[in-house]
Amino acid sequence: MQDQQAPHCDVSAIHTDVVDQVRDSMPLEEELFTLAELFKVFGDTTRIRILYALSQAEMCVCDIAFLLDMKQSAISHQLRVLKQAKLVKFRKEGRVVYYSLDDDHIKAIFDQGYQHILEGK
Amino acid sequence: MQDQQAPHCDVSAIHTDVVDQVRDSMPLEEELFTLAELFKVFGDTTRIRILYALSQAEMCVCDIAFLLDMKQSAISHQLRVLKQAKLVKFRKEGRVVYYSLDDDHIKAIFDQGYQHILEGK
DNA sequence: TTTATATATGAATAGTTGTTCATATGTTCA
DNA sequence: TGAACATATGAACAACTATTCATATATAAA
Repeated sequence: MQDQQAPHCDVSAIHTDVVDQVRDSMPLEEELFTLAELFKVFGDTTRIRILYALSQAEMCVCDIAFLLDMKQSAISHQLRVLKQAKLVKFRKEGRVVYYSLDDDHIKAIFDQGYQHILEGK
Repeated sequence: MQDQQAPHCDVSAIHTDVVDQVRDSMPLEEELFTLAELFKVFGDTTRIRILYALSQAEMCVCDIAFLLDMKQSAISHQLRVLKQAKLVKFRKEGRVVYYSLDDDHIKAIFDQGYQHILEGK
């Protein structure tokens, strides 16, 4: 496919030892992909606001839409993303659906990032 | 702009008390925006792999490109994003630029997410 | 100074994503 | 049963993003 020892940057590394060492410690490709997907879900203003809200109280779709001053359908679409990522769970009571965080770890991830923000970085 | 007490979901909340309580505890809009921006940077496979690599060793652009089997320009572009987010710092040695994580907290954020992944969620 | 090379960057492009609108689904109440 | 309503969802669209290619910049070596 390509040369192994060509002198150009695009083809071979400068510090082979460092590259080899890091390569050996790399998590599985699939794990890093999943991890990126997880952070991607946190990486949207609407979803992070929903996650914070649900960390404070169980809420129905309608309440979330009102709180964030957004359309109900927009909230529903984002709740679906959060549901697929297993970040939220829900229970139905009549026609009202109540959402909450799936587990405590989700708040921990939020807090870890929030702490970083507060440090003024 | 709109009614305050209309019976429709899109216009008013169902549980006013819960909404009010959550609203009072909400972080500043700007903080949540910045937090989402932070997670967004973590939310890309290329960037998360770069961040992990740099958590293991200081590396130059060329080495990172080789390690991840990607074009040098793609790595440079992503390093710029990481630089702007203040997640990485760099030092120049001749024409070689060595990148490393800006502080330990960045690895902590990575780990918090990684732990969540490993728990099979 | 010329050549080689490590990195940075602008433009172009393809792929992705978030919101809205319209509407469907399912539940409650009259 | 029919009307009201909470939620879900598909299609459309605008905005954003990651990569590539071409090229610029800067440093080092010849």
